[in-house]
Amino acid sequence: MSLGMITENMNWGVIEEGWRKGPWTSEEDRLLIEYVKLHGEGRWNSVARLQGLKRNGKSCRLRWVNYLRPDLKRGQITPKEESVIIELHARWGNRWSTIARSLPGRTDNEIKNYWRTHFKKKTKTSPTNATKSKARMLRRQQFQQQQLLLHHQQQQYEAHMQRVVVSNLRDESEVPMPPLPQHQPMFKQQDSMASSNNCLHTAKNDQENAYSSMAMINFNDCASVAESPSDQDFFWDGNLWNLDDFQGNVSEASLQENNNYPFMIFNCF
DNA sequence: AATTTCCTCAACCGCACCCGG
DNA sequence: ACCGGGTGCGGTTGAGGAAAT
Repeated sequence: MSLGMITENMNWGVIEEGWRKGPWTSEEDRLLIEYVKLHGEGRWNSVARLQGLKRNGKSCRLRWVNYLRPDLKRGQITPKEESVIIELHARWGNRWSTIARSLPGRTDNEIKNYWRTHFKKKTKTSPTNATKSKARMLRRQQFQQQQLLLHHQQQQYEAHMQRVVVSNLRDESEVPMPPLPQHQPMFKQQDSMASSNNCLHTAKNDQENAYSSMAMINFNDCASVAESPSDQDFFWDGNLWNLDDFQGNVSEASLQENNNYPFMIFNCF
């Protein structure tokens, strides 16, 4: 017996202001499929009027998009899909619909649920929201200060390189090399959208904590990975970081193949 | 075997954006 | 410029089943 049949038998589904809520019955599914066949996707608020379905437009759209669409892929997320999810989450954060576009047949809801189930199990033991937001604010302040410092160091570096070029034109004499700018959490611009936002750390991120910010951590800069309070912790950027916080959020594909700068991309929550 | 805890996922909610009037 | 309807998105909830005790 399907869930649909069970719910029909139990007369499930609350009626509120004329709209039914709760699990869909097979009859409701049939009516919705018929509607899409006749009128196509969209204009979901017309479904009730044209098809006699006591569901509001949002509910109809959701049911179609997440369950009835014929191109949906059923079954377990494959390891390959999982790696794509991890990689794209490292890039996009919680932009589930964006991630879903790269996984044909999978819905944003499905990916969101999968992520929460498999990669967010540790939230119960994580700090309170207040603690987290305070930590985020501190990191943000540090980030801004460091951006200023980075800008300054880069200017110094560029000035130095200009001097090197000029001096090379004259002779091969040594010009002292200033240190490369380091200790900067570099917000990577991955594509046009990230570029348009300048970085992935958006205002929405600040307000809702919805998106994770992305940082590339140079492990050469980690003061003490081994001697830190726990094996999972390390110091970086003046903060104690716990690798548990990044559980599942480290993208192997994001490891940078560079001996001098062994960066890892993390999502910072 | 009974009870509790954990996991999964469909569905809902609130908010933001877009677009036409 | 403003308003309202339609739509899309991300966060959250809660029922049901599975696993653990």
